[in-house]
Amino acid sequence: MAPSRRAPTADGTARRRVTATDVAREAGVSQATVSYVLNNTPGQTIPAHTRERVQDAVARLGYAPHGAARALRLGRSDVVLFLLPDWPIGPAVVTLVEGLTERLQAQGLSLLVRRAAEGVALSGLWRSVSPAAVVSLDALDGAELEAMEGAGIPVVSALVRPRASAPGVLTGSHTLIGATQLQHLAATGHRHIGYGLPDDPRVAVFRDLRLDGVRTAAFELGLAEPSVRVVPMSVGGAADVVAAWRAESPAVTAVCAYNDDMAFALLAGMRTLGLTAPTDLAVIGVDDTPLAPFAHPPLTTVRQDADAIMDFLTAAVLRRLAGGTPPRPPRSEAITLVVRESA
Amino acid sequence: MAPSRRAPTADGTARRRVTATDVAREAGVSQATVSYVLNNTPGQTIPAHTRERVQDAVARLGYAPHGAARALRLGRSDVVLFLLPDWPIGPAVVTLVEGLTERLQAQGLSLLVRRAAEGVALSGLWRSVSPAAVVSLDALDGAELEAMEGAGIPVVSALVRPRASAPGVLTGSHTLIGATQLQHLAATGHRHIGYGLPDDPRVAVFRDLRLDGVRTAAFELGLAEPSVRVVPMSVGGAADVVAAWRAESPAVTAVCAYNDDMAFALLAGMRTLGLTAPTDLAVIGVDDTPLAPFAHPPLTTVRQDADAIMDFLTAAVLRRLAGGTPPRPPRSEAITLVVRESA
DNA sequence: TTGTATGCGTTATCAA
DNA sequence: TTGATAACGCATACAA
Repeated sequence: MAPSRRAPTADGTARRRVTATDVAREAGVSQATVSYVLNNTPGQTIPAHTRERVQDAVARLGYAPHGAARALRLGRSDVVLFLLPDWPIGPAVVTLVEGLTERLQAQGLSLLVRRAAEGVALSGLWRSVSPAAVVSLDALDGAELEAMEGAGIPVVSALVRPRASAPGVLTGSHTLIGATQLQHLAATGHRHIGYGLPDDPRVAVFRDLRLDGVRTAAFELGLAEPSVRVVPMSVGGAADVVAAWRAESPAVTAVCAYNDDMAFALLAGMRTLGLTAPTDLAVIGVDDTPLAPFAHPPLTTVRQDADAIMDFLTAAVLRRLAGGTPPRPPRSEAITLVVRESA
Repeated sequence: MAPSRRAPTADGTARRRVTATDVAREAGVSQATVSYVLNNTPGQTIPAHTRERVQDAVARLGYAPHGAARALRLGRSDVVLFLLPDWPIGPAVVTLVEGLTERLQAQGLSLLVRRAAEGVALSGLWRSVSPAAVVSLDALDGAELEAMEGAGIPVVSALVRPRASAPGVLTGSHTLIGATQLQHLAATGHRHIGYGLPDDPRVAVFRDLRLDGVRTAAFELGLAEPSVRVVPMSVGGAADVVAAWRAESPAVTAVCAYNDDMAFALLAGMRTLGLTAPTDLAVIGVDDTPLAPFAHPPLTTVRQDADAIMDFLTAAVLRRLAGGTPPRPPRSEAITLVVRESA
């Protein structure tokens, strides 16, 4: 009955943790040797015989290194922290998490995702997790970023804000997204175009960026300034906005929705008005949600190639970890227009 | 030029970490005192004067405790590990993550999410993170679970499999979901009912559980065995299945979709056939996706109350952390029928 | 009331 | 080739 600091479990047992010292004793070697074997320490030649004995003992005892101790000693863990902002999390972000998890896992790194809680900053977290690197979807506070880099933690940002074009920062192509939307509508003959603004203040960055792209493209094509309206995420609310657009003179004949979800709302609102896309009003979304092909009519949308982003992010993390400089972000981040029937 | 182990940052700087000892020196007290102040150590009375000096120094130096060192000393971190299985992650899981993050944050705990990569087990992770607790969406390997509990780490499972009704395990109400779907269809006069099976093998557990609920309910109501078909997630594929259901004799007049996404596919398939719900074929989903109200026609579906689940999970974690036994799971986990127009 | 000293489990330096 | 041993940064039992 070995005494223990740990809280007893439900069934009353309370095992002590298996340490490298236990393994050493079991294998009849010193604890240092265990470490050498387990880490393949360069410059240390271990005879096959010893190596085997150690590995047997490890297996027998079910030993696994203590991450905290390792992190304390090494100054970093094998965790990559993925900081998710306050925003609503859509399928695109989920895909990103899935892809990054797999890619980093292949490199022996564990992606741990932390979502920012409403309003609260994640500032302290990195100090307590000692991650090998941090990937952030949002812009980080300048001082915070400096502190992290100062502590030797590479920060890679998949960012979106136009200003920050620092190395290791993927400046999003949201303006390009907006431009692509508008260009498609213009190419299909529309002259008076609306822009549907989201209600949620948390996505203000994207909203502004995308709208900016739309505006600029409209200007370049010699079109009128787009008619901007906030679109509520309800059938009735969306219908009202649609009606308002159509009542303008000249009437709006096509709208860029902030994203596919909004496009769905718009389409639903139109139906209650007896209207159909694209004849009465063309609608184009952003994201290419899995549900987009099932919209009525099937949704025309703009997609951002997730693979390109994930590859860049992974490469950036790896390069920084190896002490190098981050790769250049992909030029235009593979924005593709997916033409279906709604526009 | 202080030497440092750390990799130099991009700009060549390489600061040493600020430790509690640094704070102590700055404040002119001992490191122990710093610790006392920062942790409000019970049984230690610190005069306001000293306390202030320490806190000033902390602020001035920007000190934050080193998580790894803390975890090593305490045996546990303030991280709660949320293990996400291999399955496709939908809006429901996202909501769960958001809710748990906030609730735990309010208790000073950080929820870190780890998605299982394709096929690879997450077995080792807990050993290296030293979490205060683990929340798992999936069933854990028995040995693994025992090891974690043995190490004093409470494991709370939001489970779904019927067998495991152990304490701290939330046995899902998937059969109830299926039953609710069928009961609604029966109540609206349908006698010959279809069940749409998902293609993805990863969701087999839910699939079987929900189908089981449908079957049982059908039996209890004296209806014929439901006609089960795999529904591909494409307009054409879904259309084929719809046609097949209608070609049966007696024809299927209503279907339970595995989830809302599938319901969208089915609805889209029907449209290509010139069919509309619920007249030609009633369709009911599961999840109440944000997009469900925007379906054509608006989707009737079954919703699982996320709040109840999150509350239970949070309570379970906290109770176990306090050394107590987990609360009893909510009896029926608040399944609600959301009637719109598709069924 | 505060300070000293110890150990948590590792890795890495050095001597054997 | 291997084995003592010293940090890593913190919390706490104990001494002052």
